[in-house]
Amino acid sequence: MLKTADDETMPDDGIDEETIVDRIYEAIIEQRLPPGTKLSEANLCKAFNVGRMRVRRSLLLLASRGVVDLQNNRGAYVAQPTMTQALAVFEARRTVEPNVARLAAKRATDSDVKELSKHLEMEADARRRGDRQSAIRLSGQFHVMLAKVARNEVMERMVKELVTRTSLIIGMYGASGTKNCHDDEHGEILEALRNMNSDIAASLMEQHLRHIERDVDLTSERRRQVDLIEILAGSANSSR
Amino acid sequence: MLKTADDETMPDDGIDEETIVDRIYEAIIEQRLPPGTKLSEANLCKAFNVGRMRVRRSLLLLASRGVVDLQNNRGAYVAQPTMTQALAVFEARRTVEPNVARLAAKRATDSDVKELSKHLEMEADARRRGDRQSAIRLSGQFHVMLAKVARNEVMERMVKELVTRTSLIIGMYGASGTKNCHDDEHGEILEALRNMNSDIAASLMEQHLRHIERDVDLTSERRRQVDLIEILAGSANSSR
DNA sequence: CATGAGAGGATTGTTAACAATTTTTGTCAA
DNA sequence: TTGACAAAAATTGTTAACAATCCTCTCATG
Repeated sequence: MLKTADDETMPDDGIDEETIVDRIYEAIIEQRLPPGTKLSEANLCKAFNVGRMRVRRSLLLLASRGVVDLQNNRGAYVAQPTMTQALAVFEARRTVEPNVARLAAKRATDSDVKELSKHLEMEADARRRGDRQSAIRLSGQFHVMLAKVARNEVMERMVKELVTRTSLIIGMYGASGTKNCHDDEHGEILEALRNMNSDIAASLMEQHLRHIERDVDLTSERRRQVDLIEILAGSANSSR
Repeated sequence: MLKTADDETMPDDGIDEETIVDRIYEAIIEQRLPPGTKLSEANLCKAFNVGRMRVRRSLLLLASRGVVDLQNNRGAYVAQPTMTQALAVFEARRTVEPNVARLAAKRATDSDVKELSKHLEMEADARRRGDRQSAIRLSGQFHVMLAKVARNEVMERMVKELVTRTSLIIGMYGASGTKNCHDDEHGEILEALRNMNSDIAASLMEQHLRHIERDVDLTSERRRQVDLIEILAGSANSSR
């Protein structure tokens, strides 16, 4: 009988607002919150068992990172990146992350390499199990971990934001499951870190990002304005 | 007698919160708000003639960009970057901005070049006039304008944040006025844009950033905890 | 049958009061 | 004079009520 709430207020109470942001980040990365999803304050309050103020602050933070679209008097929605924004995100990744990989190769300790290696195993395992959500999340997390190994908090936050937005882009444009893999490429990058070969690490990262970008079919504009079309098609003759 | 408030409630009312953020950004860049300055809610409310909520949201946004330090129950302070954070900011700039310059060189239109050119004139003029604050602000703005010319909003926001934080760093560690100049370097970069020479633009930008970095003496830890020392020294025998 | 007006409900934005914490001020004793 | 302690003031954090806006459903009308 330790710490269990007597009657109620148990689900998970008193959550820090940074936790809220991270949870929503994760949900978006795992594509459990597809682009365009409405994030109503009331729902989030119930979900996290938190006052409206915390939710509001969290939404503002998410909006400031371009992950949530905050519309006036209309509420918060998971962002739907335009083609232009998608190109900008990829371009930024190609700018930032190769150098992140280079720095990581220069600064990785043995324990860093070990941790990354363990992470890659988890990643491969999730893929083997067919756990697509974990696979996506872990795959994105690898990039963030590299930034952490690079020992640069500024760039770490950049990468975190960029990875999340990439998930949104894949959710909107990507043929999704086809080849989100490329996990062997993560392995190659890690190998470069092991050998402290920073130039190789950088160029491998650049190739990796180009492959991710290629898998996303930005030219085809299908699947735009998901909400209207899909919702109408889904509930066409279910007028009850 | 134009525009003088009759009684009160006139200064400049009903300000958008994005404006608040930008104004504080500017004040920090111009070093009118030195690192460590307390930003109390009441003061900001009066300054911008705005409700507490707007101020709170603005402070949260500034904190999320690392420009303001939000302490629990103790209020908001202009951030005081540590040496580690300063190194991270410069490293990030060296990562991002050379490529920004490269892309700008590829994408600059004639009107872009014209606008940048006009901007450089203003910059030189401010320096000639000895208007140090404007000079600092315009100098930082040049980097942001390059990102705009590069047509990438993601990187534009990154640069904006990095420029502002650099101002904080210079305010804390820099020998300040010595050689904040380097405006000829801005001119050289613009010249590279004119010639569409993207590689040159990138390498010039990298050199430029290294020069800025060199002017900041991060090794000497002097001038930490500014508030106490300076205030006491300034009002030593003015106890009345 | 389609269309538009309007009432009602739901959701968001804002304000103001209250609670909690910190900082300052004042007092007293060593 | 200095230090500690306590009360008061000021500042921040939170909650709740209110205002404003948007959405939906109904109903009347062409």
